[in-house]
Amino acid sequence: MAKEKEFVKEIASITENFPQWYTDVVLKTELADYGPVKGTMVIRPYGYAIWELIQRQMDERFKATGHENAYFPMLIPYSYLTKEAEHVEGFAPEVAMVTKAGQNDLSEPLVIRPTSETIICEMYSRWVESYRDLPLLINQWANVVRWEKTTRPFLRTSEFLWQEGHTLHATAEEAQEETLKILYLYEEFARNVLAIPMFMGRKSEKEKFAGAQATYSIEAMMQDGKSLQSGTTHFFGTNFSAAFNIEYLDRDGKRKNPYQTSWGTSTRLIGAIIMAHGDSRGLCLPPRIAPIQAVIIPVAMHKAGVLEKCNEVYAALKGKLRIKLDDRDYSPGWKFNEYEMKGVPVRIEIGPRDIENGVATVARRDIEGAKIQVPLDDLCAQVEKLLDEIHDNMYNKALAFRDSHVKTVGNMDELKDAVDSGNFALAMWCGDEECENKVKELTNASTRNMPFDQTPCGDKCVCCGKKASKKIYFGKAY
RNA sequence: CGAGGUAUAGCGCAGUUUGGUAGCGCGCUUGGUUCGGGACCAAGAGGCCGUGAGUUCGAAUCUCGCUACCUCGACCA
Repeated sequence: MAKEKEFVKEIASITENFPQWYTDVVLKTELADYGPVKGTMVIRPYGYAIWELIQRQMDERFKATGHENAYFPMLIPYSYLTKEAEHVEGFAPEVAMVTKAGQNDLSEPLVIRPTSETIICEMYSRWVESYRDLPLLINQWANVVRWEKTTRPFLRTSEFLWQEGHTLHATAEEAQEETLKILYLYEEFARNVLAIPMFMGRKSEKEKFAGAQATYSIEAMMQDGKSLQSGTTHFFGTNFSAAFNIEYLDRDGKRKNPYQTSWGTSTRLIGAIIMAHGDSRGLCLPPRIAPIQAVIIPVAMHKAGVLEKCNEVYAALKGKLRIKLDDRDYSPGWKFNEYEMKGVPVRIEIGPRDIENGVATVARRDIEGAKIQVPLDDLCAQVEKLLDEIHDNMYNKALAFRDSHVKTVGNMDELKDAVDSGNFALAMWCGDEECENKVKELTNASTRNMPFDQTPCGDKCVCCGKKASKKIYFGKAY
Protein backbone atom coordinates (compact mmCIF):
# COMPACT_ATOMS: atom_id res chain seq x y z
CA MET A 1 0.00 0.00 0.00
CA ALA A 2 2.67 2.43 1.01
CA LYS A 3 4.55 1.52 -2.13
CA GLU A 4 1.56 2.23 -4.30
CA LYS A 5 1.19 5.71 -2.88
CA GLU A 6 4.80 6.37 -3.63
CA PHE A 7 4.25 5.39 -7.23
CA VAL A 8 1.31 7.72 -7.65
CA LYS A 9 3.57 10.50 -6.44
CA GLU A 10 5.88 9.97 -9.41
CA ILE A 11 3.34 11.76 -11.58
CA ALA A 12 2.12 15.09 -10.24
CA SER A 13 -1.55 15.26 -9.34
CA ILE A 14 -3.71 16.00 -12.36
CA THR A 15 -6.07 18.05 -10.23
CA GLU A 16 -3.53 19.93 -8.13
CA ASN A 17 -0.81 20.72 -10.64
CA PHE A 18 -1.94 20.22 -14.20
CA PRO A 19 1.13 21.70 -15.98
CA GLN A 20 3.49 19.53 -13.95
CA TRP A 21 1.26 16.50 -14.53
CA TYR A 22 1.48 17.13 -18.26
CA THR A 23 5.28 17.36 -18.25
CA ASP A 24 5.58 14.26 -16.04
CA VAL A 25 3.35 12.24 -18.37
CA VAL A 26 5.27 13.28 -21.49
CA LEU A 27 8.65 12.40 -19.98
CA LYS A 28 7.81 9.30 -17.94
CA THR A 29 5.78 7.59 -20.65
CA GLU A 30 8.67 8.27 -23.04
CA LEU A 31 6.61 10.15 -25.60
CA ALA A 32 9.29 12.82 -25.90
CA ASP A 33 12.37 14.33 -24.31
CA TYR A 34 13.86 17.79 -24.40
CA GLY A 35 16.34 18.58 -27.16
CA PRO A 36 19.55 20.50 -26.48
CA VAL A 37 18.36 23.66 -28.28
CA LYS A 38 15.76 25.77 -26.52
CA GLY A 39 12.24 24.74 -27.35
CA THR A 40 13.17 21.66 -29.33
CA MET A 41 12.00 18.18 -28.48
CA VAL A 42 12.97 14.66 -29.39
CA ILE A 43 9.92 12.60 -30.26
CA ARG A 44 10.77 9.20 -28.86
CA PRO A 45 9.65 5.91 -30.46
CA TYR A 46 6.46 5.63 -28.41
CA GLY A 47 5.41 9.18 -29.28
CA TYR A 48 6.49 8.86 -32.88
CA ALA A 49 4.46 5.66 -33.25
CA ILE A 50 1.38 7.69 -32.28
CA TRP A 51 2.30 10.34 -34.84
CA GLU A 52 2.68 7.67 -37.54
CA LEU A 53 -0.77 6.31 -36.75
CA ILE A 54 -2.20 9.83 -36.90
CA GLN A 55 -0.42 10.45 -40.19
CA ARG A 56 -1.57 7.23 -41.77
CA GLN A 57 -5.22 7.67 -40.91
CA MET A 58 -5.34 11.34 -41.77
CA ASP A 59 -3.46 10.81 -45.01
CA GLU A 60 -6.02 8.18 -46.07
CA ARG A 61 -8.69 10.84 -45.68
CA PHE A 62 -6.75 13.40 -47.74
CA LYS A 63 -6.23 10.89 -50.54
CA ALA A 64 -9.90 9.91 -50.41
CA THR A 65 -10.84 13.56 -51.00
CA GLY A 66 -8.58 13.87 -54.03
CA HIS A 67 -5.41 15.33 -52.52
CA GLU A 68 -1.85 14.36 -53.42
CA ASN A 69 1.30 14.62 -51.35
CA ALA A 70 4.39 16.58 -52.39
CA TYR A 71 7.47 17.96 -50.71
CA PHE A 72 8.77 21.53 -50.91
CA PRO A 73 12.17 22.80 -49.67
CA MET A 74 12.65 23.88 -46.08
CA LEU A 75 14.74 26.93 -47.06
CA ILE A 76 12.87 29.89 -48.54
CA PRO A 77 14.39 33.12 -49.90
CA TYR A 78 13.57 35.91 -47.47
CA SER A 79 12.14 38.01 -50.28
CA TYR A 80 9.33 35.48 -50.82
CA LEU A 81 8.11 36.04 -47.29
CA THR A 82 7.70 39.77 -47.87
CA LYS A 83 5.44 39.47 -50.90
CA GLU A 84 2.22 39.26 -48.92
CA ALA A 85 2.16 42.19 -46.48
CA GLU A 86 0.06 40.74 -43.66
CA HIS A 87 1.84 37.41 -43.92
CA VAL A 88 5.32 38.83 -43.33
CA GLU A 89 4.05 41.01 -40.51
CA GLY A 90 2.58 37.96 -38.81
CA PHE A 91 5.53 35.63 -39.17
CA ALA A 92 8.68 37.80 -39.32
CA PRO A 93 9.04 38.12 -35.52
CA GLU A 94 9.35 34.37 -35.05
CA VAL A 95 11.18 33.32 -38.16
CA ALA A 96 14.60 31.60 -38.03
CA MET A 97 17.04 32.53 -40.78
CA VAL A 98 20.14 31.09 -42.34
CA THR A 99 22.64 33.79 -43.24
CA LYS A 100 25.85 31.85 -43.72
CA ALA A 101 27.10 28.86 -45.63
CA GLY A 102 30.32 27.76 -43.97
CA GLN A 103 32.19 30.99 -43.34
CA ASN A 104 30.65 32.91 -46.24
CA ASP A 105 27.66 35.23 -45.99
CA LEU A 106 24.79 34.31 -48.26
CA SER A 107 23.74 36.91 -50.82
CA GLU A 108 20.18 36.66 -49.54
CA PRO A 109 19.12 35.39 -46.10
CA LEU A 110 17.14 32.16 -46.21
CA VAL A 111 14.10 31.62 -44.05
CA ILE A 112 13.61 28.24 -42.41
CA ARG A 113 9.93 27.76 -43.25
CA PRO A 114 7.52 28.74 -40.49
CA THR A 115 4.81 27.64 -42.98
CA SER A 116 5.08 27.08 -46.72
CA GLU A 117 2.54 29.36 -48.39
CA THR A 118 5.18 31.56 -49.99
CA ILE A 119 7.37 28.92 -51.60
CA ILE A 120 4.37 26.87 -52.66
CA CYS A 121 2.74 29.92 -54.25
CA GLU A 122 5.94 30.68 -56.10
CA MET A 123 5.95 27.17 -57.55
CA TYR A 124 2.22 27.23 -58.27
CA SER A 125 2.71 30.39 -60.33
CA ARG A 126 4.92 28.35 -62.66
CA TRP A 127 2.65 25.33 -62.80
CA VAL A 128 -0.76 26.87 -63.35
CA GLU A 129 -1.60 28.12 -66.85
CA SER A 130 -5.08 26.97 -67.71
CA TYR A 131 -8.45 26.40 -66.05
CA ARG A 132 -7.66 22.75 -66.84
CA ASP A 133 -4.91 22.85 -64.19
CA LEU A 134 -7.50 23.54 -61.50
CA PRO A 135 -8.29 22.55 -58.87
CA LEU A 136 -4.77 21.90 -57.63
CA LEU A 137 -4.96 19.86 -54.43
CA ILE A 138 -1.61 19.29 -52.70
CA ASN A 139 -0.67 18.34 -49.17
CA GLN A 140 2.77 18.22 -47.58
CA TRP A 141 3.98 16.40 -44.47
CA ALA A 142 6.88 18.43 -43.14
CA ASN A 143 8.64 20.10 -40.25
CA VAL A 144 8.44 23.84 -39.64
CA VAL A 145 10.33 26.19 -37.33
CA ARG A 146 8.91 29.08 -35.33
CA TRP A 147 11.04 30.81 -32.74
CA GLU A 148 8.54 30.90 -29.90
CA LYS A 149 9.16 32.63 -26.59
CA THR A 150 7.43 30.07 -24.42
CA THR A 151 7.65 26.41 -25.38
CA ARG A 152 6.19 23.14 -24.13
CA PRO A 153 6.57 19.64 -25.59
CA PHE A 154 3.97 18.97 -28.31
CA LEU A 155 1.96 22.12 -27.49
CA ARG A 156 4.46 24.69 -28.66
CA THR A 157 7.94 23.73 -29.79
CA SER A 158 10.45 25.66 -31.86
CA GLU A 159 10.31 22.94 -34.48
CA PHE A 160 7.25 20.80 -35.04
CA LEU A 161 5.89 18.26 -37.47
CA TRP A 162 2.66 18.89 -39.32
CA GLN A 163 0.75 18.57 -42.53
CA GLU A 164 -0.12 21.60 -44.59
CA GLY A 165 -2.59 21.45 -47.44
CA HIS A 166 -2.43 24.10 -50.15
CA THR A 167 -5.12 24.21 -52.80
CA LEU A 168 -6.08 26.39 -55.77
CA HIS A 169 -9.59 26.70 -57.19
CA ALA A 170 -11.29 28.49 -60.06
CA THR A 171 -14.04 30.01 -57.96
CA ALA A 172 -14.41 31.51 -54.52
CA GLU A 173 -17.31 29.16 -53.83
CA GLU A 174 -15.22 26.10 -54.59
CA ALA A 175 -12.37 27.32 -52.39
CA GLN A 176 -14.79 28.12 -49.57
CA GLU A 177 -16.23 24.65 -49.92
CA GLU A 178 -12.73 23.13 -49.69
CA THR A 179 -11.98 25.19 -46.57
CA LEU A 180 -15.06 23.82 -44.83
CA LYS A 181 -14.70 20.31 -46.25
CA ILE A 182 -11.29 19.97 -44.59
CA LEU A 183 -12.56 21.52 -41.37
CA TYR A 184 -15.25 18.83 -41.22
CA LEU A 185 -12.63 16.22 -42.13
CA TYR A 186 -10.54 17.36 -39.15
CA GLU A 187 -13.54 17.23 -36.85
CA GLU A 188 -14.48 13.75 -38.03
CA PHE A 189 -10.90 12.58 -37.59
CA ALA A 190 -10.70 13.97 -34.06
CA ARG A 191 -14.03 12.32 -33.17
CA ASN A 192 -13.51 8.92 -34.77
CA VAL A 193 -9.76 8.46 -34.34
CA LEU A 194 -8.69 10.58 -31.38
CA ALA A 195 -11.99 10.35 -29.45
CA ILE A 196 -11.90 14.11 -28.89
CA PRO A 197 -14.97 16.30 -29.42
CA MET A 198 -14.18 19.57 -31.18
CA PHE A 199 -15.84 22.94 -31.36
CA MET A 200 -15.83 23.92 -35.03
CA GLY A 201 -16.22 27.49 -36.09
CA ARG A 202 -14.87 30.64 -37.60
CA LYS A 203 -12.09 32.67 -36.02
CA SER A 204 -12.42 36.39 -35.35
CA GLU A 205 -10.51 38.89 -37.51
CA LYS A 206 -7.99 39.34 -34.70
CA GLU A 207 -7.31 35.61 -34.39
CA LYS A 208 -7.23 34.68 -38.06
CA PHE A 209 -4.12 33.54 -39.98
CA ALA A 210 -1.74 36.23 -41.27
CA GLY A 211 -2.82 36.78 -44.86
CA ALA A 212 -6.15 34.91 -44.78
CA GLN A 213 -9.59 36.28 -45.55
CA ALA A 214 -11.21 33.78 -43.22
CA THR A 215 -9.83 31.23 -40.74
CA TYR A 216 -11.74 28.33 -39.22
CA SER A 217 -10.62 26.12 -36.37
CA ILE A 218 -11.35 23.04 -34.36
CA GLU A 219 -10.94 23.72 -30.64
CA ALA A 220 -10.66 21.02 -27.99
CA MET A 221 -11.23 21.41 -24.29
CA MET A 222 -8.46 20.16 -22.07
CA GLN A 223 -9.17 18.84 -18.57
CA ASP A 224 -7.96 22.07 -16.98
CA GLY A 225 -10.70 23.90 -18.89
CA LYS A 226 -8.30 25.52 -21.37
CA SER A 227 -8.73 25.43 -25.10
CA LEU A 228 -6.30 23.82 -27.50
CA GLN A 229 -6.58 25.02 -31.07
CA SER A 230 -6.07 21.68 -32.77
CA GLY A 231 -6.38 22.42 -36.45
CA THR A 232 -7.06 25.37 -38.73
CA THR A 233 -8.30 25.87 -42.26
CA HIS A 234 -7.92 29.14 -44.17
CA PHE A 235 -9.67 30.76 -47.08
CA PHE A 236 -7.25 33.16 -48.78
CA GLY A 237 -9.42 34.51 -51.56
CA THR A 238 -6.86 35.75 -54.08
CA ASN A 239 -4.57 37.44 -51.52
CA PHE A 240 -1.62 35.18 -52.18
CA SER A 241 -2.34 34.29 -55.79
CA ALA A 242 -2.33 38.01 -56.64
CA ALA A 243 0.81 38.67 -54.61
CA PHE A 244 2.63 35.76 -56.25
CA ASN A 245 1.22 36.25 -59.70
CA ILE A 246 -0.53 32.93 -59.97
CA GLU A 247 -2.68 33.29 -63.10
CA TYR A 248 -4.60 30.98 -65.36
CA LEU A 249 -6.36 31.51 -68.67
CA ASP A 250 -10.06 30.86 -68.16
CA ARG A 251 -12.62 29.54 -70.66
CA ASP A 252 -13.65 33.11 -71.43
CA GLY A 253 -10.11 33.93 -72.58
CA LYS A 254 -9.35 36.12 -69.56
CA ARG A 255 -6.38 35.78 -67.20
CA LYS A 256 -7.52 35.28 -63.60
CA ASN A 257 -6.09 34.69 -60.12
CA PRO A 258 -7.29 31.41 -58.64
CA TYR A 259 -8.86 31.22 -55.20
CA GLN A 260 -6.75 29.54 -52.56
CA THR A 261 -6.93 27.63 -49.29
CA SER A 262 -4.48 26.23 -46.79
CA TRP A 263 -5.00 24.04 -43.76
CA GLY A 264 -2.95 22.26 -41.13
CA THR A 265 -2.73 20.00 -38.13
CA SER A 266 0.40 19.23 -36.18
CA THR A 267 2.07 17.10 -33.52
CA ARG A 268 0.08 19.32 -31.18
CA LEU A 269 -2.67 16.72 -31.62
CA ILE A 270 -0.60 14.46 -29.38
CA GLY A 271 -0.78 17.14 -26.69
CA ALA A 272 -4.55 17.18 -27.16
CA ILE A 273 -4.73 13.41 -26.65
CA ILE A 274 -2.69 13.64 -23.47
CA MET A 275 -4.71 16.45 -21.91
CA ALA A 276 -8.16 15.39 -23.10
CA HIS A 277 -7.98 11.78 -21.92
CA GLY A 278 -5.21 11.45 -19.32
CA ASP A 279 -5.84 10.83 -15.63
CA SER A 280 -4.05 10.38 -12.32
CA ARG A 281 -2.51 7.14 -13.56
CA GLY A 282 -1.01 8.79 -16.64
CA LEU A 283 -1.82 8.49 -20.32
CA CYS A 284 -5.04 7.02 -21.61
CA LEU A 285 -4.73 6.41 -25.33
CA PRO A 286 -7.63 6.16 -27.77
CA PRO A 287 -7.40 2.63 -29.25
CA ARG A 288 -7.13 3.77 -32.87
CA ILE A 289 -3.84 5.62 -32.31
CA ALA A 290 -2.46 3.45 -29.50
CA PRO A 291 0.88 1.96 -30.63
CA ILE A 292 0.09 -0.99 -28.38
CA GLN A 293 -3.63 -1.75 -28.36
CA ALA A 294 -3.36 -4.72 -26.03
CA VAL A 295 -0.54 -6.04 -23.90
CA ILE A 296 -0.24 -9.62 -22.70
CA ILE A 297 1.12 -9.94 -19.16
CA PRO A 298 2.12 -13.43 -18.06
CA VAL A 299 1.42 -14.08 -14.39
CA ALA A 300 3.78 -16.43 -12.56
CA MET A 301 5.58 -16.90 -15.84
CA HIS A 302 8.16 -19.31 -14.41
CA LYS A 303 5.39 -21.87 -13.86
CA ALA A 304 4.97 -24.60 -16.42
CA GLY A 305 2.88 -23.75 -19.45
CA VAL A 306 2.34 -20.02 -18.74
CA LEU A 307 4.81 -18.54 -21.21
CA GLU A 308 3.88 -21.16 -23.81
CA LYS A 309 0.21 -20.18 -23.55
CA CYS A 310 1.09 -16.49 -23.72
CA ASN A 311 3.14 -17.01 -26.86
CA GLU A 312 0.29 -19.01 -28.36
CA VAL A 313 -2.19 -16.20 -27.68
CA TYR A 314 0.28 -13.63 -28.95
CA ALA A 315 0.73 -15.52 -32.22
CA ALA A 316 -3.04 -15.76 -32.63
CA LEU A 317 -3.64 -12.01 -32.14
CA LYS A 318 -0.57 -10.69 -33.94
CA GLY A 319 -1.44 -9.19 -37.28
CA LYS A 320 -5.03 -8.61 -36.20
CA LEU A 321 -4.26 -5.88 -33.70
CA ARG A 322 -1.24 -4.04 -32.37
CA ILE A 323 -0.21 -6.37 -29.59
CA LYS A 324 2.75 -6.87 -27.30
CA LEU A 325 3.79 -9.68 -25.03
CA ASP A 326 5.84 -8.46 -22.08
CA ASP A 327 7.92 -11.34 -20.74
CA ARG A 328 10.51 -9.16 -19.05
CA ASP A 329 11.53 -10.17 -15.56
CA TYR A 330 9.42 -7.67 -13.63
CA SER A 331 6.57 -8.56 -11.32
CA PRO A 332 3.06 -8.57 -12.83
CA GLY A 333 1.99 -5.71 -10.58
CA TRP A 334 4.89 -3.59 -11.79
CA LYS A 335 3.85 -4.20 -15.39
CA PHE A 336 0.18 -3.45 -14.69
CA ASN A 337 1.13 0.00 -13.45
CA GLU A 338 3.65 0.57 -16.22
CA TYR A 339 1.15 -0.08 -19.02
CA GLU A 340 -1.57 1.89 -17.32
CA MET A 341 0.79 4.84 -17.14
CA LYS A 342 1.57 4.38 -20.83
CA GLY A 343 -2.12 4.38 -21.64
CA VAL A 344 -2.39 0.94 -23.28
CA PRO A 345 -6.16 0.44 -23.79
CA VAL A 346 -6.40 -3.30 -23.02
CA ARG A 347 -4.43 -5.58 -20.75
CA ILE A 348 -4.60 -9.35 -21.10
CA GLU A 349 -3.47 -11.27 -18.01
CA ILE A 350 -2.70 -14.94 -18.43
CA GLY A 351 -1.72 -17.01 -15.38
CA PRO A 352 -2.04 -20.60 -14.15
CA ARG A 353 -5.59 -19.98 -12.92
CA ASP A 354 -6.68 -18.57 -16.30
CA ILE A 355 -5.11 -21.43 -18.21
CA GLU A 356 -6.88 -23.93 -15.98
CA ASN A 357 -10.21 -22.29 -16.84
CA GLY A 358 -9.44 -21.70 -20.51
CA VAL A 359 -9.78 -17.93 -20.14
CA ALA A 360 -7.77 -14.72 -20.02
CA THR A 361 -8.35 -11.93 -17.53
CA VAL A 362 -8.95 -8.74 -19.52
CA ALA A 363 -8.74 -5.23 -18.06
CA ARG A 364 -9.58 -1.95 -19.80
CA ARG A 365 -7.62 1.26 -19.24
CA ASP A 366 -10.53 3.69 -19.48
CA ILE A 367 -12.49 2.24 -16.53
CA GLU A 368 -10.45 1.64 -13.38
CA GLY A 369 -10.70 -1.82 -11.86
CA ALA A 370 -12.91 -3.31 -14.58
CA LYS A 371 -11.71 -6.86 -15.22
CA ILE A 372 -13.53 -9.57 -17.12
CA GLN A 373 -12.85 -13.21 -17.94
CA VAL A 374 -12.80 -13.97 -21.66
CA PRO A 375 -12.67 -17.50 -23.15
CA LEU A 376 -9.34 -17.90 -24.96
CA ASP A 377 -10.97 -19.17 -28.15
CA ASP A 378 -13.01 -15.98 -28.44
CA LEU A 379 -10.31 -13.57 -27.27
CA CYS A 380 -9.52 -11.81 -30.54
CA ALA A 381 -13.11 -10.95 -31.40
CA GLN A 382 -13.87 -9.81 -27.86
CA VAL A 383 -10.80 -7.61 -27.62
CA GLU A 384 -11.57 -6.00 -30.97
CA LYS A 385 -15.08 -5.28 -29.77
CA LEU A 386 -13.73 -3.96 -26.48
CA LEU A 387 -11.40 -1.56 -28.29
CA ASP A 388 -14.39 0.00 -30.06
CA GLU A 389 -16.26 0.21 -26.78
CA ILE A 390 -13.29 1.94 -25.18
CA HIS A 391 -13.14 4.43 -28.02
CA ASP A 392 -16.84 5.27 -27.65
CA ASN A 393 -16.59 5.51 -23.90
CA MET A 394 -13.56 7.82 -24.09
CA TYR A 395 -15.32 10.08 -26.58
CA ASN A 396 -18.47 10.24 -24.49
CA LYS A 397 -16.51 10.93 -21.33
CA ALA A 398 -14.63 13.79 -23.01
CA LEU A 399 -17.89 15.12 -24.45
CA ALA A 400 -19.63 15.03 -21.06
CA PHE A 401 -16.68 16.81 -19.47
CA ARG A 402 -16.72 19.48 -22.15
CA ASP A 403 -20.47 20.01 -22.06
CA SER A 404 -20.41 20.45 -18.31
CA HIS A 405 -17.66 23.08 -18.67
CA VAL A 406 -19.36 25.46 -21.06
CA LYS A 407 -21.27 28.34 -19.47
CA THR A 408 -23.53 30.69 -21.37
CA VAL A 409 -22.83 34.18 -20.07
CA GLY A 410 -24.40 37.62 -20.52
CA ASN A 411 -21.98 40.03 -18.85
CA MET A 412 -18.32 40.46 -17.96
CA ASP A 413 -18.67 39.27 -14.35
CA GLU A 414 -20.22 36.03 -15.49
CA LEU A 415 -17.62 35.64 -18.23
CA LYS A 416 -14.70 36.16 -15.87
CA ASP A 417 -16.24 33.85 -13.33
CA ALA A 418 -16.74 31.15 -15.96
CA VAL A 419 -13.26 31.19 -17.47
CA ASP A 420 -11.52 31.63 -14.11
CA SER A 421 -13.12 28.43 -12.85
CA GLY A 422 -12.04 26.35 -15.84
CA ASN A 423 -14.88 26.77 -18.32
CA PHE A 424 -15.45 28.04 -21.81
CA ALA A 425 -17.87 30.95 -21.95
CA LEU A 426 -20.42 31.11 -24.74
CA ALA A 427 -21.56 34.68 -25.29
CA MET A 428 -22.87 37.25 -27.73
CA TRP A 429 -20.29 39.64 -29.15
CA CYS A 430 -20.63 42.87 -31.12
CA GLY A 431 -17.76 41.94 -33.44
CA ASP A 432 -15.53 44.78 -32.29
CA GLU A 433 -11.85 43.96 -31.76
CA GLU A 434 -11.77 46.46 -28.90
CA CYS A 435 -14.11 44.22 -26.92
CA GLU A 436 -11.94 41.18 -27.65
CA ASN A 437 -8.91 43.03 -26.35
CA LYS A 438 -10.73 44.19 -23.27
CA VAL A 439 -11.90 40.66 -22.46
CA LYS A 440 -8.34 39.41 -22.90
CA GLU A 441 -7.03 42.10 -20.63
CA LEU A 442 -9.58 41.54 -17.86
CA THR A 443 -9.88 37.75 -17.95
CA ASN A 444 -6.90 36.45 -19.94
CA ALA A 445 -9.42 34.62 -22.14
CA SER A 446 -9.49 35.02 -25.91
CA THR A 447 -12.15 34.38 -28.50
CA ARG A 448 -11.95 30.79 -29.69
CA ASN A 449 -14.38 30.56 -32.55
CA MET A 450 -17.92 31.27 -33.76
CA PRO A 451 -19.97 28.08 -34.12
CA PHE A 452 -21.90 27.55 -37.34
CA ASP A 453 -25.10 27.32 -35.35
CA GLN A 454 -25.54 31.01 -34.62
CA THR A 455 -28.87 30.72 -32.78
CA PRO A 456 -28.56 33.74 -30.47
CA CYS A 457 -28.13 33.28 -26.72
CA GLY A 458 -28.91 36.96 -26.07
CA ASP A 459 -28.84 40.22 -28.01
CA LYS A 460 -26.21 42.32 -26.23
CA CYS A 461 -22.42 42.19 -26.41
CA VAL A 462 -21.00 40.51 -23.32
CA CYS A 463 -18.39 43.27 -23.10
CA CYS A 464 -19.77 46.64 -24.26
CA GLY A 465 -23.50 45.87 -23.96
CA LYS A 466 -24.25 47.16 -27.44
CA LYS A 467 -26.44 45.24 -29.86
CA ALA A 468 -24.66 42.05 -30.85
CA SER A 469 -25.39 39.39 -33.43
CA LYS A 470 -22.34 37.14 -33.20
CA LYS A 471 -22.25 34.10 -30.92
CA ILE A 472 -18.73 33.13 -29.93
CA TYR A 473 -16.77 30.98 -27.47
CA PHE A 474 -14.31 32.60 -25.09
CA GLY A 475 -11.67 30.58 -23.25
CA LYS A 476 -8.16 30.55 -21.92
CA ALA A 477 -5.95 28.98 -24.52
CA TYR A 478 -2.69 27.12 -24.92
C1' C B 1 11.47 40.06 -23.88
C1' G B 2 10.43 41.78 -18.27
C1' A B 3 10.23 39.60 -12.78
C1' G B 4 11.66 35.57 -9.63
C1' G B 5 13.94 30.70 -8.88
C1' U B 6 17.10 26.42 -9.98
C1' A B 7 21.72 23.83 -11.89
C1' U B 8 25.74 17.92 -7.52
C1' A B 9 25.35 9.87 -10.57
C1' G B 10 20.05 8.07 -15.38
C1' C B 11 15.96 10.40 -11.90
C1' G B 12 14.75 12.87 -7.07
C1' C B 13 17.63 15.20 -3.45
C1' A B 14 21.44 16.29 0.90
C1' G B 15 26.09 18.75 1.39
C1' U B 16 27.17 25.41 0.18
C1' U B 17 25.66 29.50 5.83
C1' U B 18 31.22 28.16 8.71
C1' G B 19 36.34 26.24 2.01
C1' G B 20 39.82 20.51 3.55
C1' U B 21 39.00 16.61 -2.20
C1' A B 22 31.29 13.74 -2.55
C1' G B 23 26.79 11.20 0.04
C1' C B 24 21.44 9.22 0.42
C1' G B 25 16.93 7.10 -1.94
C1' C B 26 15.15 5.18 -6.47
C1' G B 27 16.89 3.16 -10.93
C1' C B 28 20.97 0.18 -13.39
C1' U B 29 24.43 -4.63 -13.53
C1' U B 30 25.45 -9.79 -11.68
C1' G B 31 23.86 -14.20 -8.83
C1' G B 32 19.94 -16.48 -6.17
C1' U B 33 14.93 -16.83 -4.20
C1' U B 34 10.13 -14.82 -6.03
C1' C B 35 5.71 -13.61 -9.31
C1' G B 36 -2.93 -12.74 -9.52
C1' G B 37 -1.70 -4.76 -8.40
C1' G B 38 5.18 -1.37 -8.44
C1' A B 39 8.84 -8.58 -4.36
C1' C B 40 13.39 -9.86 -1.38
C1' C B 41 18.62 -11.02 -0.16
C1' A B 42 23.73 -10.45 -1.44
C1' A B 43 27.61 -8.35 -4.28
C1' G B 44 28.78 -4.37 -7.81
C1' A B 45 29.16 -0.27 -11.53
C1' G B 46 28.35 4.78 -12.00
C1' G B 47 30.13 11.98 -10.61
C1' C B 48 36.53 17.31 -13.92
C1' C B 49 29.40 19.19 -8.47
C1' G B 50 26.10 23.46 -15.80
C1' U B 51 30.22 26.53 -17.90
C1' G B 52 34.44 30.37 -18.10
C1' A B 53 37.50 33.34 -15.26
C1' G B 54 39.08 35.01 -10.31
C1' U B 55 40.35 34.66 -4.72
C1' U B 56 43.08 30.73 -1.89
C1' C B 57 48.19 26.24 0.11
C1' G B 58 43.32 24.16 -1.09
C1' A B 59 36.72 25.69 -4.18
C1' A B 60 30.61 21.72 -5.06
C1' U B 61 31.14 25.57 -1.14
C1' C B 62 33.45 32.53 -1.70
C1' U B 63 33.42 36.61 -6.10
C1' C B 64 32.23 38.06 -11.20
C1' G B 65 30.64 36.68 -16.18
C1' C B 66 28.03 33.24 -19.43
C1' U B 67 24.53 29.31 -20.61
C1' A B 68 20.38 26.20 -19.90
C1' C B 69 15.94 24.94 -17.52
C1' C B 70 11.44 25.99 -14.35
C1' U B 71 7.35 29.40 -12.59
C1' C B 72 4.63 34.03 -13.61
C1' G B 73 3.48 38.00 -17.27
C1' A B 74 3.49 40.07 -22.95
C1' C B 75 3.58 36.83 -28.30
C1' C B 76 2.01 32.13 -30.81
C1' A B 77 -0.27 25.66 -34.18
